Amino acid sequence: MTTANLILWIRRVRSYMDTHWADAIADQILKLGHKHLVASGITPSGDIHIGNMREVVTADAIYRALKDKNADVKLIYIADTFDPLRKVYPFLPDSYSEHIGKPLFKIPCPCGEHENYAEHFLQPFLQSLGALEINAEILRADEIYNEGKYTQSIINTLEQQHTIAQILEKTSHRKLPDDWSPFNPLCPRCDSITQTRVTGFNSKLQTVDMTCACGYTGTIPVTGGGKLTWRVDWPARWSILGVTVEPFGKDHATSGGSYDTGRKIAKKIYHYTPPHPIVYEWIMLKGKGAMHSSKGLAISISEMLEVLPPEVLRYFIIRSKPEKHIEFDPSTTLLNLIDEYDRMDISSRAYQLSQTKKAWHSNIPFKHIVTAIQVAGDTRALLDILERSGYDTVDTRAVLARAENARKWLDKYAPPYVKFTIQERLPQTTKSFSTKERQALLKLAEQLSEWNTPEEIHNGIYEIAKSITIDPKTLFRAIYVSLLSTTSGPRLGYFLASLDKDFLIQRFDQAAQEQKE
RNA sequence: GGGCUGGUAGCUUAGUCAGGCAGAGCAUCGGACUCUUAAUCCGAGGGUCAAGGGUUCAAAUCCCUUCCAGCCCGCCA
Repeated sequence: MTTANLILWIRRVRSYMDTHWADAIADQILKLGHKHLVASGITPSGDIHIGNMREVVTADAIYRALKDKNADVKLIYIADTFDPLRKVYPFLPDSYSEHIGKPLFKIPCPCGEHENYAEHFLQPFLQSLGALEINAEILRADEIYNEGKYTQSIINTLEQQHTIAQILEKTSHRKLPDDWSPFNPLCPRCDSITQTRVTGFNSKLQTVDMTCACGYTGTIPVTGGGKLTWRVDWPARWSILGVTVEPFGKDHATSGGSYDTGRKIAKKIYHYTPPHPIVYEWIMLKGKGAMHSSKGLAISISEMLEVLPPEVLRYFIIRSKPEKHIEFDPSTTLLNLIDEYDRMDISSRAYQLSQTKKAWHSNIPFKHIVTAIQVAGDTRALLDILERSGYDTVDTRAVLARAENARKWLDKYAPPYVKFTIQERLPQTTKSFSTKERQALLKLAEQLSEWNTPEEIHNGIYEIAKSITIDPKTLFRAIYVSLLSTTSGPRLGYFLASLDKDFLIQRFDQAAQEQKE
């Protein structure tokens, strides 16, 4: 084999072995160095939804992939608590208009139980991170600023603000106002960071002169006295924390966007090599477009964890390459997602990267549980059904946890076709039953009282079908129609055993009589 | 207006970087399991790779044009 052929052959083999995207990215990153800091971050201005979660899970997948390759790697999550409230979102009372322009950590908690506005949305999210076993170090922007970590960078920034302004104007094709400053002072009187202006600064004393629309004029310390504007804050943060890898939404990725200006500012002003970018696409709500918590069009992570095990939620993100849109529909997508996860080859990389320590691999299809809980009256009955169908229920708590997921899902998101209800009255469609079907149903009504176990019922139905020479299929359908008004349903033996016998006898009797009309 | 990303079977998608017989899973249909349809196993059908053009012995893959979806160029992943 010639060398050229060999190379071709290797390429082909490599393309056949499907490398998971997280490993491919990790390989690229490792070419840049062995030690890495993977950063992620979100502004907690509203419910943190599963769209936001893509950032953190993507970061975590890369973090885990790097770790598996023995890299020296750390994962951080930064909450942008210093960002201002931009408007009164629909979920806020009108009274919050007075807080517009204040940083989130300075605004009171909407429910009154958290330290501030930012924490109100951050706390449930951090709990979800725990459930997803994303062990990121949590940082809050207001703390980083107040601790003085930004101070020297802010001074550098102010000193070189003309250069920065040039980069911004040239790269993002926009004109900055004459009084533009990269620093947004926090007004000591009214807490606004959007109505303030920098009028001067002193590098030695590390102070800034400012005025505010509220009338305040004065000199404040740089440390804790305000924040850098986003497009400057981001590259400053990279250099301060030493970020080498960062996923971000496609909104930042465009040329002239904030990564584009950020990388130039990082190099020129902070002499820092910008982090390796990982651009990810958005999660769309099927038929409704992108998620926005501000528009009430979002599903929060905690809501999702009510109906999905954490490892499946991880898998939901990890199975798709970051640059792909994810169409999401909490009804059908979810139903198939769980089963897909359970069916996965456990040696596949997507599966491994989705794992949590508490994860439980089930051989019980979610669809089956969904059926079972609709039949079962209580927990014991549910476990019986599952055991009878030949499933392993030894890990009772895990089974019940999933049953609880299924119950909530049925309640909130399930499409009608997976739900069934025992019809209170005999369905009209029973009128079209044939004579044989009626005979069979009548016989069933007569014999039902003698049968006690699902097996007996099951076998009994076959016996009846045989004795009347009717196709079992037809009889099954007649029974389902009589009870549910649908042509199929849960496994009959157990299903009938779990229902009230007198009711069944009466119903089948009635269905058999109906022909008279 | 300028730019970024995606468009592959009914659905979710792999393969696009680096051209070499379009591959899965779900769903559907058929069969088997002489106790089952929403349990299990086996099998089948299903594709103008968004459209058109170009380069090439060879294009889903590279180049150009167009269409569709979403996004950025004002701090909403």
